[in-house]
Amino acid sequence: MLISAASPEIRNREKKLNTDENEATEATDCSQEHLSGDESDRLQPSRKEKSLGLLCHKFLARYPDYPNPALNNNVCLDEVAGELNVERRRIYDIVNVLESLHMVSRLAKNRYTWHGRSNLMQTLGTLKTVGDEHKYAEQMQQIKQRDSEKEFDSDNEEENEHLSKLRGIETELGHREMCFVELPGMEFRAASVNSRKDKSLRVMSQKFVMLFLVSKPRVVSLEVAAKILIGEDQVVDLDKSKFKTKIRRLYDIANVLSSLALIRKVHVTEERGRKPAFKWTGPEDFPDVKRTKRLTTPTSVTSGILAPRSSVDNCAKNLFPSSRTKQNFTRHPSLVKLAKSIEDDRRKINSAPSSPVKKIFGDFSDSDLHTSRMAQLAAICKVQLDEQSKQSKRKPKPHYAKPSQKTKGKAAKTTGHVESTLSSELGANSSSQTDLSVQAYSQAQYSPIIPVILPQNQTVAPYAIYLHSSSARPMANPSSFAVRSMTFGDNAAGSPADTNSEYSLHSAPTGNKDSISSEKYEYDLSQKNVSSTNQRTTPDKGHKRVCTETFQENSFPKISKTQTNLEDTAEFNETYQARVKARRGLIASRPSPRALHLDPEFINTPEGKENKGSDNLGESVEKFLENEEKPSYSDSEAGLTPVRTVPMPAFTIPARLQPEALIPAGYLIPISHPSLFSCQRSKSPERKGETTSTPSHPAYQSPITGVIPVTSDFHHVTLTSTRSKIPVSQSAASIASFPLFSQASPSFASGRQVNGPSPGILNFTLQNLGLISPGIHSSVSPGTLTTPISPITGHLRFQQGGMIFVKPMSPLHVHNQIPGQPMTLISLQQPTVQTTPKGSQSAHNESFFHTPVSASSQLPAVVSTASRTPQENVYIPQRKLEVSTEDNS
DNA sequence: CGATCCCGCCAAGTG
DNA sequence: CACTTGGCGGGATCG
Repeated sequence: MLISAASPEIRNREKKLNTDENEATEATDCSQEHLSGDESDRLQPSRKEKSLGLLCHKFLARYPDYPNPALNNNVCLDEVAGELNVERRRIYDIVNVLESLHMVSRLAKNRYTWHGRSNLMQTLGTLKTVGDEHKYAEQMQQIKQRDSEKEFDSDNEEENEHLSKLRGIETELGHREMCFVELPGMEFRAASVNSRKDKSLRVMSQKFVMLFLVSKPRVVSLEVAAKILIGEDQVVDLDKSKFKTKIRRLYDIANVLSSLALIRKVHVTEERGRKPAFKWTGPEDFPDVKRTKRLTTPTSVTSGILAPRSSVDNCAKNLFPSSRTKQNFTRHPSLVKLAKSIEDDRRKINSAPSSPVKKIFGDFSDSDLHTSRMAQLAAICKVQLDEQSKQSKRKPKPHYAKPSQKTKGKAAKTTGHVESTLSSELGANSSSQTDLSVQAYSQAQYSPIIPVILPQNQTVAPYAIYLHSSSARPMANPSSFAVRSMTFGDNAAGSPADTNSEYSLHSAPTGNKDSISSEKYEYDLSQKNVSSTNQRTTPDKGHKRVCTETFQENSFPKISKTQTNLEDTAEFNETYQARVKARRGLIASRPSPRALHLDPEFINTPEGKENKGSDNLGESVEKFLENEEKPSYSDSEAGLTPVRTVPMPAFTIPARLQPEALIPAGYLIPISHPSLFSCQRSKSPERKGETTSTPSHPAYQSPITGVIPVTSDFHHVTLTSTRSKIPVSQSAASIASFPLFSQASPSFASGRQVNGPSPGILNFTLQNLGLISPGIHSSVSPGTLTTPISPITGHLRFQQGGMIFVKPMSPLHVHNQIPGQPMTLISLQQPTVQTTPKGSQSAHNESFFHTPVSASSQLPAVVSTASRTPQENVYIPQRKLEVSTEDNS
């Protein structure tokens, strides 16, 4: 249905994908849609069929979003190019962008390692931080202003001046140009293999993403982006040609990002006219690096020992090249040697057929470590649950109380989702979280809930290995680190922007409206997008939904928040999946130190925050989830999610965790997960999988069902109503789907509970995806869903493109675990699904809320509502930009 | 016609 | 030197 609605383009794409892609085994499910399309056309490969976006989709379809780290996720460029029938050059375009997001890392010459979205959250968090440091937000503003002001006059020069000024600012700050931002764990490749060259595409891509993360209305016009990017590179020449080229590249990047569902094309209408722009549709709740850092860093740094570094710090390492200051991460000459040696090491490692890392990782991963980790998580969860129950569901808000925790805000947004997730997972019992929690508690080990975690994160750990003793020398200049940390800390604490935003989010519903009015950007109401956005607005009563469409350029954080929520919602699906996966992984395989709480950060955290015990736990959990599994959607979870909720009273955390180590060489090598090793040993027999696996099935069932990814395009579906009215939670569909796995489940149970993903989860995932694996036919067929949602239900939502991609999900565990059954998990990407987050529903959380919200039609209504809001202030928009989705055409 | 952006030349890097 | 990367911009397509 949806497809039909979709533009022909989309249809074609779908067809293409289905036909072309081998992996798309599942395509069958989607086939329904195909009908509309004619395959005959294929002959003439229209330009679109060769588009980078499509190619990227194909590429992505080949790999799971959350690969099992234990497996070898090697990507051979030649193979890929061959299989996809494209020139190598094109693959590079894709890989470079993916690499910038740390979705892949280069191993050696023709080889890359696939990480999928495992590190995505972390990467985004880091990029955000870096973006803040570079004051991209301001730069963007300035450019916009300038443009508006001087449009008429001499543009170029003005712009140049502006840029130069901006740069000056940056310079003052001490950092300027930044190089490729690395993540802990993935650092090596950049330096060694690619020597210094990392240039444009990769860096440009990161910067581009940063712009989104930094801007309030998460909309970035190509023009602005190009200007900023150019500005940084070369001050002066704003050549036309250069600009043009930059734009070309941005399109390339945008196509890839779009395929990742992180971005979506829209149009921003200003006075002058419509400008192409892109709107962020990715996660909003990525972990805030700064915070983490702050907590841990100081101490560690001081100590001089490799202190655990926040991912942020680590990431930052390469950021500021050098233009001048060597401070911070810049490489000092003295360090160069070290760096070299490190690189050499890396090379060796890379070159080696089997990188030690992997092996190590693999070894550990499957074994006990995970278990222990899981146990820890469980404990944490329990604690949280307890607290929650105590405090009762009233509200998560308490979290916010703490200013320091930035995450909260995010969490808050997300929370709804999380909760819903949990509830769903929990199962039918959704009735009360408390109950669940209690149960869990009583069981001591865990309730089924936990199962959801996926293994992926482990990847990170392995990397840690890289630090060789040799490489891991004492930091040459601790001072530099210290400085760095300080900086971050300041930012974290002081950055008004962040704070404000957070606050705004929580506190001020009122503000939203204002912001809206003020917003320069407006979505076209006509556009469905807008509507979708609006709808998504948080269910919370407290906050009214503001019209999302209007974006403000800067000033109003609240707005952003609102949007964020909405957007988040959209992303929700992805996130959701990711979480699920992540959880599964945790439970199953990955022992993350943090989970164990070994991680110093965690430890610290609780102490510092003690006050809020529960909250702390939540945070820790969140962090744990986030950090470990990059995709942290968890944020919200703070207490909400049952999973987390289940707190374990006293979990002792082994002290062993090791913090990440920094390498002086100019590269910080974060050893974020080193603890793993140590932790491994600690296997906590306690919870082993049994718990996990079995009981809960029922619980699992539901989860997502309710959530149906709706394509942004199709917003019209009225989810809103759904969410409130319909208890989606247990939509029939979900149930139906459930059975599929149930079969499998036994095996899981018997096998290592740990590793095996719970069937429920799987179902859940599938459902989310809207696809059921081929092998397993999903009961989930659209028809099944009786709920009003049905339209959506079709849920095969495809992203904008309307394409459905089936991906193999981390097969590892599954395969391994259940030999008898060759199961392949397939995940579909649902880029843009929008769901309504409902933190408010907390009461019901258990039930489910994932309602996808979308409804273009509703928009208008929503908008009006927003406007009405009492609080609203009327702003006179200085500028108005309308953002419209192009899709609608 | 402007927005997109594919194609592939060819230089820089690497082994 | 051959091969891998990937900057870059002409110019074809799309809308």
